[in-house]
Amino acid sequence: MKALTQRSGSMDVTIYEVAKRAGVSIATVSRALRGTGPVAAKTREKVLKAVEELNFTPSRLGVSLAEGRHAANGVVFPDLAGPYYTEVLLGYEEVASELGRSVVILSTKGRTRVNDLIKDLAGRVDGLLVFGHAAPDPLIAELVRLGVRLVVISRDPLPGADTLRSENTASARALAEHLAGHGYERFAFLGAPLTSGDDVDERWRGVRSVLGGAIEAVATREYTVECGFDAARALLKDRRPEAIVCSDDEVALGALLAAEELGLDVPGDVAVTGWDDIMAARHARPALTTVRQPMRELGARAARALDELITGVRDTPRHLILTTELVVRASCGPHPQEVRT
Amino acid sequence: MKALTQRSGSMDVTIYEVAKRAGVSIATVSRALRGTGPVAAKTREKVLKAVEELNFTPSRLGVSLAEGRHAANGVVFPDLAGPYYTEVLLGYEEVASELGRSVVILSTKGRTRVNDLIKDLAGRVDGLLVFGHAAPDPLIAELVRLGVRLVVISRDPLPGADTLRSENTASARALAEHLAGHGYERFAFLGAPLTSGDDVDERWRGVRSVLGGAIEAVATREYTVECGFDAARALLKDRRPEAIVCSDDEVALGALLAAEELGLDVPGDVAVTGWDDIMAARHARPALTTVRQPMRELGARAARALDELITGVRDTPRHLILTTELVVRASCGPHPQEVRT
DNA sequence: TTGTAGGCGTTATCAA
DNA sequence: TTGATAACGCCTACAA
Repeated sequence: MKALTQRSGSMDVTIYEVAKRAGVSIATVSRALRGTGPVAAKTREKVLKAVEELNFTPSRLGVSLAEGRHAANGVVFPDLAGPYYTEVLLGYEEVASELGRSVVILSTKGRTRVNDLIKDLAGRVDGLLVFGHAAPDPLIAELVRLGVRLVVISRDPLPGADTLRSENTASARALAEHLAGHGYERFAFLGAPLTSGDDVDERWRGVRSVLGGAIEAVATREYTVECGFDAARALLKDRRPEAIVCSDDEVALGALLAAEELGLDVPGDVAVTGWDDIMAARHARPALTTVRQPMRELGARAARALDELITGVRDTPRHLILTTELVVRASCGPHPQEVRT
Repeated sequence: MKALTQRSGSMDVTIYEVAKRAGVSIATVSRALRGTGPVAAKTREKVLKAVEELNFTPSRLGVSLAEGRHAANGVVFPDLAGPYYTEVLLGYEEVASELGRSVVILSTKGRTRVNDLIKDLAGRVDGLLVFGHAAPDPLIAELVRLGVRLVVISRDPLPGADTLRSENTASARALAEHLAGHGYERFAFLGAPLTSGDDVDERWRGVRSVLGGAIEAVATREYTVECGFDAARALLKDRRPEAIVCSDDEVALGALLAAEELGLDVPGDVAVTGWDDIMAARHARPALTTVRQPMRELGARAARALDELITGVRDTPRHLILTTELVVRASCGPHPQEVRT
């Protein structure tokens, strides 16, 4: 039974009314509208006229049910806060829309029954883009088992799904070597990995592989400005490293604030670096040395990969890694031979 | 006909298979699952067991078609870039999810056939949240006429839809008076309104009502860092106002960059203010004086308002205005008697 | 307490 | 070139 208080959007007129008005059958209306079969020119005219007069739009629900597809994708992320997820989502939405798919979003942070939410989402789309942290591994495995088309972003490859990430290890080494070139000898990695196998974990491993025992891991509760601030303040009060390598730009911004509060000069008293190259990184003072990752492209690629999986153009999972770029700015110290952005 | 290459997510098993396995009718399965009618304890057990074994999840499409509702809302924004839309969206999604509604997003910037995209979206949701700039007025009117539940954000009231915005005029006056208190006499408003009746327009009017002829309007192509930078550079080269009031924080960040490039000190040579209080505003140097608007709450309220419209709890449009807060930081000049954030 | 059957709005097959 | 009609997957009034 249809609840009249909850009509589905603008749709009230059905294909039957159009058919009646045009004096044809619903099959003919459907054909005329989709161009999916022969329709006499004259008949088509009548149909289009009726459609126009009644302001008919085929019900998405009806179409989807009949076609067996939603023409929609889902995106699952931990939190939309912060520029990283936004940028990726933006790149994703643009391509998805171009491919004729709507984008349904779901944020999991602070939610109870995350698994149910994600499964529900899976039921209303043709495929899912999941950010590494947003869904627990067992759930991912279950989704794979259920045959959900899946692209997972920012984590190490897993069976049955596409994965997609930016390069981390090599960039982390490059960053570490750059800092070592400044002559620093006592480092801290602020925002120690909270999960193994994710982006931050790779960054940490890369940095450590170069700096070895000279760098210590300092955890933050989350990768946010606030948490970065708290942890950095405690760290700087207790033992001041010469350089703080942060898990990402937001944590680094927190570190800058902490240094300021303690009256420390960056990079004079302590160098700070970030990761991602978000907008605020360029505007911070000192501007943040960071590693730029192609966030929008990450999203765009994810959309295309998911499309391939859904349309069946490809059925073997693929694991892609996009390249990044070291962006040297003021926060890591004077370094005349490098180009500044 | 169902296209097997495009199964809808994880759903393959139907209520019929569950019914057969449990040895009952589909009606009983439905009742047992939704608790919508009497079911013997023993029967329920059998059903739940079958559901478990088959890993059954009711098809969203089937449910929606039968219920006559999508259990989803749409959000239309010009562009997800920049923190403003993100924050609002975040607040919106949280509440929508709490209310059991999915969120389908649509970005219109740079898209052709925007009207078609929006209408299509309207067809797959129970109601729409639209940001002021994202949809042309005639389309809004048409949606209202079609009976689409609508909440429009950041624009002046219009008939047939809820509108929701932050307070602009009074805050703009307060900001203008604050700046006048600094003793400045030659002002520019960077990011002149591109549309009438939107947030920026209100800000401009508010500021001008205090400063009168002392402030000139300077247009930017868009409200972005890049455009703010370009316009500010031209402005500062040509005739240097004592204070630049910007349409929003991003434009203001661009102005800061322009001043830096020209070797001008902010606020020594020129004062700069923004609007919104995005994250980067606090981290910029000098930190931006701005007007904070409750972006997340804006989204949260929009979600509740739309829910009321959809469920029919309320059917007369309502127009809400949320309060804002002047945030004085360093970029407007030394001002000892104010509290800094 | 349970089952039958009609309806939700399309698409597409098949016969005319 | 067109029209009946069977899916698609679920919900629920009504009868049993």
